[in-house]
Amino acid sequence: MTYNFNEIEAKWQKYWAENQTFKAENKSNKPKYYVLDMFPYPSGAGLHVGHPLGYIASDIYARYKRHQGFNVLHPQGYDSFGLPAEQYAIQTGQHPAVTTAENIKTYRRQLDQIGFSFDWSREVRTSDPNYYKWTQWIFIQLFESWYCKDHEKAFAIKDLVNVFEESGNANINAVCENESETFTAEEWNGFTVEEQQKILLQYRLTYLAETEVNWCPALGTVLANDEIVNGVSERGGHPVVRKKMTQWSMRISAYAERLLQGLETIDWTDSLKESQRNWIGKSVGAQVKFKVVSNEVKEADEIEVFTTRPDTIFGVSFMTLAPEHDLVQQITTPEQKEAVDAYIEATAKRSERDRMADVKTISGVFTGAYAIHPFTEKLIPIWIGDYVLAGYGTGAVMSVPCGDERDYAFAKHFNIPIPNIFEGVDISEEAFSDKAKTVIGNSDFLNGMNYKKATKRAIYELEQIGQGEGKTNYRLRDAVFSRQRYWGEPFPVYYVNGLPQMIDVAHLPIKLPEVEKYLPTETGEPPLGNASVWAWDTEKNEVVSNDLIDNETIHPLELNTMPGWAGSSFYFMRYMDPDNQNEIASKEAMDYWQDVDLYIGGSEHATGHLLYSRFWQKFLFDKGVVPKDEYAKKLINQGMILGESAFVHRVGFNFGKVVDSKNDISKEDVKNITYLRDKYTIIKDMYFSNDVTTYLRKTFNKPENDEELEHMQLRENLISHLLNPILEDISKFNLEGKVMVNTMMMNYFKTHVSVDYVNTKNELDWERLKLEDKQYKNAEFITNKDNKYVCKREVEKMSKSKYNVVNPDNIVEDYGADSLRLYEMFLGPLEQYKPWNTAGITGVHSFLKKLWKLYADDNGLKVTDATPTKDNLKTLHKTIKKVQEDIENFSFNTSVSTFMIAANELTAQKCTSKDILEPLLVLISPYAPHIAEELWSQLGNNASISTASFPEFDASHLVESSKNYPISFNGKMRFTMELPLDMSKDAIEEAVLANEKTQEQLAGRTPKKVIVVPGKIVNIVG
RNA sequence: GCUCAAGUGGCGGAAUUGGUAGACGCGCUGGAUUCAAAAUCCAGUUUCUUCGGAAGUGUGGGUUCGAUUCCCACCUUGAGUACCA
Repeated sequence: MTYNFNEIEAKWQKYWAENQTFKAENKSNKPKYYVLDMFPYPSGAGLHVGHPLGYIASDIYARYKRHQGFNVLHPQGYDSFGLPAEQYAIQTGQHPAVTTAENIKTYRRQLDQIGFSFDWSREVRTSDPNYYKWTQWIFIQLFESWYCKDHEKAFAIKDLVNVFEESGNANINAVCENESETFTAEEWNGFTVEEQQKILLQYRLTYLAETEVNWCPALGTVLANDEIVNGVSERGGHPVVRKKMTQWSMRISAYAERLLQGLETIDWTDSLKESQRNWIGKSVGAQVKFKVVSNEVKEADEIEVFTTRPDTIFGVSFMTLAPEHDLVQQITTPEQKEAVDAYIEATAKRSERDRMADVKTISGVFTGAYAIHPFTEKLIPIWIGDYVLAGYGTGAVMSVPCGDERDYAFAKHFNIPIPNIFEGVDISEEAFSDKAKTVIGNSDFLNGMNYKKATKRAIYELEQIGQGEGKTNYRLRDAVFSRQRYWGEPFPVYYVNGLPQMIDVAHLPIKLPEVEKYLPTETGEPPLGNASVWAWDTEKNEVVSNDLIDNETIHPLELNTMPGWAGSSFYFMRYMDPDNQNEIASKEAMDYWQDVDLYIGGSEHATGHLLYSRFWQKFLFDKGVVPKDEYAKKLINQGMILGESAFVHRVGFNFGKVVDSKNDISKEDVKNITYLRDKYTIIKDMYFSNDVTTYLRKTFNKPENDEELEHMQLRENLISHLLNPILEDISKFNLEGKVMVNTMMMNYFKTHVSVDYVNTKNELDWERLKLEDKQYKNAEFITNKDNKYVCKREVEKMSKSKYNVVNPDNIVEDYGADSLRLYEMFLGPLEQYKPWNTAGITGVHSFLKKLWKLYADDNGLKVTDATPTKDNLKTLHKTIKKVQEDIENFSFNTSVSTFMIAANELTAQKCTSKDILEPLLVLISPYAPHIAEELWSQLGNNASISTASFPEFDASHLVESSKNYPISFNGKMRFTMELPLDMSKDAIEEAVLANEKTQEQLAGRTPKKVIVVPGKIVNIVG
């Protein structure tokens, strides 16, 4: 009986599928546990060995929890809408649905062969209409909701309408586009329906807003900012125009505070929480109004600023507005108009990128206008400067140069006074921004106060005079939700007189229409503009041909689609009840499963998916749809597995003209020299083994031994091999004596070569490479003295373009899924980035073979009913303890070591006892389920090992009677001594001091102190 | 610049509350087995060493009987972020 892993693995994968071993029930008396992997996007390239890392970890945990008696939900599905499939469709004309289905098939095959315990009966795909029906449904719910700041909760828009009808909006404290706009009930009731709808859009949690995009008519597409250089397209140099487009946005900003607070309640990694906190960007301060004086404006005009340092208000010596600020045109004086306009034009020309990249250049211009300080009533000059961002706060700042670095630099640059309002601080060289050490001075009623006190008082005083109030700002912006793409969820929206209307949820899903082309239309409409059947019939309630649009009963449908994060923002809830036709999931299912207990995935989603999905969850919680307002209790980021790229080396020479040449150098010669230079700067078809390049790189002026002599001899041979064709060319062009070749300073080049041709000893199979890759058809490979071509290796991200992708299919075929699973875990801590090195897999593979041999040999099963020895039991229980701790700490790498130690010990003990070997299988089964199932059934068990319960740890087997004490001198261990554990402190000290080795170590000195920690250590000081 | 994470043999890494640094595996060296190779098994493998020992966890300090572990400063690498008032 040998360990035939291919056969065993196929057998058990079939068994699990046929018996639905891992199907989770929505009704159970067992406690629930929900283990979730981040949604994969099924790319055309399939899986590489880095992808399954997190899946293996979550699978181990899921299997462990089953052994612990939990009802485990461990689903999998596909985030199947997305850009790559669409790009592929544009190139090949193949429908994205077709290529996506193919890719999913590959993914599924690859996942299946690794032996995951997924409940595939719950699979979802975001591109499936039965799924995106609910994406559209949530969108409609958001549209029909507004956010009440008093209750910190979303409510139905119809409740808001009721309030408007009865008492206007005076008593409404809502998150709203235009908070200052007020109306009475009479006014509201007098508005036309259209006017009312426009107002309501300002309150809805998803809304339409005009956004500027870069449109390139020649390319027929929208371009991102980084695809435009100097106003023309990066590719082809076509003109780009700015175009306003109406886009859907999500009012995620309403949830900023709750998204921030919620982080305190969930066990996610600190770094991930930190990025979300930064992204939300809460700052607490005050909004302050400054009255403006200028010949051109009425006294009533005022500028609002946001500041986090109202305590420094007496230090204001100027104000700065963003160049785009609305008031700039109004307040600029005629004398300054020219300068201001020129500056605005100059900054407008600079792309967003330039402006961000160039932080150091200080620029700005005076508007000629002044503001009045709210307390001192002094005049404050108003400047504009592009260091102030239009989009943050109010787009204006009160500049306090003594307390803010940027204000300081600006003031210095333009010679604006820098009044000091800090006590005992020198600000002649730099601004002072240390809040903790702040003592305010020179500031009237704030004098002598610290930051906290002064801030409170300043806000109070501002409120008294009606020129300011405490205010909190968030950096988090509303999320644009429209994409000009084909392969995404269509919006359940049609337009009447340009105003969006929701399709009734009863008619969902609105299915993605067929189009001829996946590109935007010639008029710049999104790809759905190509659809001929894409209009909504409000009477028949169905999608009809565009020809029928009459804007009476038949209206055009929305042409944008939803972004990638739409479908992935609630999939974890849908898994609870994926076939439900009436709800996202039934109440019973949600009440049972509640939320995700463990979520594993990459950290690249920190501020995208993981923030948006929290937002949707909170919204759905407000609406009473889901039972929890955070959907994942614990989240672990798996680290990336890096690839070991392989490189081949080429060399080249530098040419020089001979300076003191007696020969004249003709124009023709120059041309020929240039030709030679191009040809030999990098010699194209000659590749050098990495160790051979050292002979070229290193020279010995005076070789001192045989080795160095040999080195120089080899070098000479190589150089002449390289030089021969060059010398031939030189004589062919009659350039002798006119040109010289530098053989000491050569050029070295390295190129990625596919790791498929490189073995674990870094040797390149160049013969096969020449045959299979036409790039190398005529290449010459210079090998080392063992006739091997050695490649250089470097650790990089695994990617197709670096030719370093390792496919799990080959690994599974050669070593089996259990070896792959164990090895991925064995590589190192789950969260850490680590390089993949296929060579090391032999270690875990031979462990599995060794494990097998504990149970069976050539004569069959060798497990007996022998009574376990003390040592057997000690090994088993030590292993139980360690593995259980490891799994609970997600330290899977150390469990693999523990299994190896256990197998080594039991082999040495010649253990055959079933009482030991049977529970050992349960311990290993989460990690290597196939071999565990096989041996489990060989031992006579009929049910799957996944139904077995985890072995109980019994500490009594680990009790020892003596301890091998380390004896340290001044903290350094010098020798060990075996002593009984029940020996008293004094007796230990006595025994140790009596030992002759102690006397040797002391060399006559008297110990100053002896530290005895019973059961741990003895340390002698002296 | 700021924030976060991490620095231990040739390599991946271990040391869970401060208590024998280098577990386990790869690689390497030697040996057994074999016609040979693969596979398997055994022994060794941090560095230096006068073979007694000594030094040693990025660097420099500190706390402690004792520090990879705690504190301070710095260096390096990786990730995220970017004029956020």
